[in-house]
This record gives sequence, C-alpha cells and structure tokens, in this order.
Amino acid sequence: MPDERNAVVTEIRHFNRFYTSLIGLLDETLMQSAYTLTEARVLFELGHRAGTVAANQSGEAGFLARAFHLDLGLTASRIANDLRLDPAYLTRILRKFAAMGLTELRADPHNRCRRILSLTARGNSELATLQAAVDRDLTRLTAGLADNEATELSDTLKRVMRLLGGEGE
Amino acid sequence: MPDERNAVVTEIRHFNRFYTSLIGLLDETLMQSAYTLTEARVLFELGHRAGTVAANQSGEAGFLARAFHLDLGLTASRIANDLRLDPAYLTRILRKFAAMGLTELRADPHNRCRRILSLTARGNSELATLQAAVDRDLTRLTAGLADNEATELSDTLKRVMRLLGGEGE
DNA sequence: CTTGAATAGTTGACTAGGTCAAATAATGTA
DNA sequence: TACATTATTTGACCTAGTCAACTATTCAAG
Repeated sequence: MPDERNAVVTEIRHFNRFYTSLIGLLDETLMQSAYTLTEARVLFELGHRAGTVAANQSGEAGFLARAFHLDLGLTASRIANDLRLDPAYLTRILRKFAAMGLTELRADPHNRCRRILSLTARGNSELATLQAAVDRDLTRLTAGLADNEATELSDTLKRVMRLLGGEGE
Repeated sequence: MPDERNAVVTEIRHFNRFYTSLIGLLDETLMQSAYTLTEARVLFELGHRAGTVAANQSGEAGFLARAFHLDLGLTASRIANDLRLDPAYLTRILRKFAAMGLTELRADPHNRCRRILSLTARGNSELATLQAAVDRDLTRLTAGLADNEATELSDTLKRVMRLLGGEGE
C-alpha cells in the first residue's frame, strides 16, 4: 500500500479519536435537556427534512413524486434508515413525541400504510431551543478563532465532506 | 453576532451530522467484533498511551515524574477521565479484559493505591486485529481519492484539529 | 503521628435505552 | 386469487451504563 494511503488512514483514525471526544462534549449539553441523544437526533432530522414536505405536496414536484412513487414525505421508516435506528425503538420515540404534541401525523393520500410526519409549532420551538443550546457550545468552541480562521474552518469542513463523499454543502 | 461566526457554527452543525453517520458506519465494523464500542475505545486507549509507560519508568522522565507526582503510567482513573467513562463501568471492562488475558496490572511503586495498566502480548494482538478491521474500512472509504486528494485530506484533517484546539499532530 | 480530606478503585442494585421476533396492515405483482 | 414486500406496531427481553455506598491508600494540617 502506497504511503499516502497509509498516512491518510492513520490520520482519519487520529481524527476520529479527536472528534469523538469533541462530539461527546456537545452531546453532554444535549443530555441536559429532556431528550435522549437519539431523541434529539430524531428531532433534528424531523426539523431538517420535513421542511420540504409541504412544498412537495402540491405543484410539479408533487406530481412527479406521485407519478414515480417517490418518497417525498418524511416517514418513520425513512428516518429509521437514515439514522440507522431500530423501527421498534423509533415507534416509541415518535409516540412520545406525539404525546408531547411535538409531531403531527397525516396519512399519505397515495399510500395509506405510510404516515407522513411533521413537526408542530411546539415541535419546532423545542427544536429551536435544542439548536440554541448546541449553537451556544459551538460559539464558545470557536470563540478563540480570528475571523479569517473561522472562515477557513468552514471551508475546511466543507472540503472534508466533499473528499469523503458527503454533499459538502 | 458577525456573519463568519454564524456561518462557522452552522457549518460545524452540518459537519457533525455528516461525521456522526460516518462514525456510525465505522462503529458497525467494531460491533462485529467480540467487543462493545466502549470496550474497543478502552482497548485503543490502552494501546495508544501505554506505550510510553515503560519508557517513562526509568531515566530522566521517570525521575521527573516521581519528583513532581506526575501521572505517567496509564491508570484506570486516567482512562475514565479521558474517555468520560463511569469508573464502576470501567472496572468491569478491565476485569473482563484481565479475565481474557489482555491486560496486566502492576502496582505503582510510588503509590500503592494506583494500578498501572498495560496490554499483554495477547492484548496487543487483539488490538491489532481491531485496528486492521477499522483500517480496512478506512482504506475502502478513501479508495476513490487520487493520491494528491488523499494527501490533501490528511492535511485538512490536521488543520481542523489545530483550529478546534486539538493537538493537530 | 493522627485526624480529616482527597484520590483510586470496587461492589451491588438498578434502569433506561436499545434489540429481537412476531403480529398487523396496506400495497404491489403474478 | 395468492404471494411477496413495505410500513409500522406490540410485547418480551437484555445489556450497557448509572448511582450510591464502601474500602484502601495517600496527602495535608495541626
């Protein structure tokens, strides 16, 4: 194996250790909240992706979705897939969310065995509170950077995502 | 709050989502093994840091350590601190490792209430097996990169660690 | 050199978070 | 029709991780 390969693998392993402990710190903040880490991840997912639902229900995108049987609404199984959660476990989390009035379910008109999820106003506000807590941590984390360093960090993170096959923006 | 601040915070949140799921994939490989994720982390920690123990026991470093009451040997409490583990839980993990013949304990001659941990030959070989599994994944992950991209990725990761206050090499 | 506080590690009791297998229900396909 | 597939739910279970209380050793103050 060429040297560059070895080097990059070692570097990623090193980075993993570093970043795992960093994420651990951020997670501690989340745990202060009323939610489990996993619950928080689900809430983030709901907030992130559900925004497109309403838009996709009508208009051309909606038409295409129906025509090609696409998954535009955010369903439980899609979240389970994306976050690699056990569907049984997810069901319970979503039930809890529903009981708290954070989520709404409506049947997919074209496939009654699916329920499309979205956040209620209350759900959005809980999410905002959580985001604010994380953002506070992140602001503190980057407080020591000069403006140009902050910009560099943004760019650098994007670059990493691109190189590792993520959407990178 | 200035724009660069907002932007970098958003970017880190985005990166977190990306990297969390990437780490999830790597963790799946570890879970195939006989070890829990946490057990694996402990094993990595033992392998990583224990190497310096023997060196630090004698010679000038050892002298300094004794003189200033420094923690050079890897102890359970140090691992618990670094990995933010409950000491009770760590005790059980270490007991399991000892039962499997992966670790050795010897009393710290200068502080009998401490036990200094190190991996046995068997422990090192288990660690190597685990590392090899992770490295296989990482090699696959970076297989699509050109050599110069691989080098760039290494540099970029180092840069991120520096900027975020890590040792960055 | 002893009393009290701090560090290091251990034990036992407990539980929250997560998994597994089987059931239900709707759809798609042949 | 019947059979396979997707989506979700339920109930039973279990393990990874937590909490509180205890022992042993060392350190610091008087």
